[in-house]
Amino acid sequence: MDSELIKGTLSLIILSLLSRRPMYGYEIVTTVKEETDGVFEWKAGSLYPSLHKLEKSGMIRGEWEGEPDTRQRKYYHLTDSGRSALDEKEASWEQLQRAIAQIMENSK
Amino acid sequence: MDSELIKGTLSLIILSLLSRRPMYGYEIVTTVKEETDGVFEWKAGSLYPSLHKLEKSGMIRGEWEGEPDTRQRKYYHLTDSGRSALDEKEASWEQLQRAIAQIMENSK
DNA sequence: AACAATATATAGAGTTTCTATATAAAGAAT
DNA sequence: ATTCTTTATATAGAAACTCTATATATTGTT
Repeated sequence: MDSELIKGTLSLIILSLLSRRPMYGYEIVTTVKEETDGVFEWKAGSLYPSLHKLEKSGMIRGEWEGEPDTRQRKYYHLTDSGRSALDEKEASWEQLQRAIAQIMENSK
Repeated sequence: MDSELIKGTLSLIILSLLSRRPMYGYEIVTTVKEETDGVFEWKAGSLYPSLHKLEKSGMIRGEWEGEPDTRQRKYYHLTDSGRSALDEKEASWEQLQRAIAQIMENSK
């Protein structure tokens, strides 16, 4: 997969996943790989910094969860602000697709 | 427009435009802005380095052209190697769109 | 007991794109 | 004629995003 084109889609996908339910980092990586048939195969070193950045900007909130004496995982929750950001990013993604489709259509 | 999402699409679009006919840099900027209704509004400082990079990698070839005593412009031509790269980038773009559509669909 | 998989984290590097700046030619306006 | 705007190319430096490499610790499997 052309890695250039992938840039910028990470946060869109993270927010989309967290709109389903809170998830922890490792779960996000495996879910994305599975649902995209391996098109996205994020490494931990790509995901965690991105999660921290989204948390800093207030779009998601991480909380250590898990019953006592079981493994603790940091679950990320989508905030109201994150919900709005997701809506905007989805609209931008639509716009971007249309713009590129237009160029490619005119090149035929 | 969410500038994060734009990243990686520049070379795809440049190659697509040059598959129509040779064009010079300034012409590329104005054409893209017009055909995308302003979604892409590239600055010269973004385009020219990208053109130089594509030329270095052999995908395009720049040549100063223009009748004597008229303004000289550097026209970029798509090479055979650039034609192949364009085909691959278009395929990657399709794949990327499908992957993201799948995630967003599963989030509904 | 050893190994593989799960789980999170950060430092540093590499790429891509942006802002700012510079230069110069051509056309329009006064 | 001179000034201003548009056209046209170029580079330096900064900013942003993602990757590789590395570290640590827990849990499950053989």
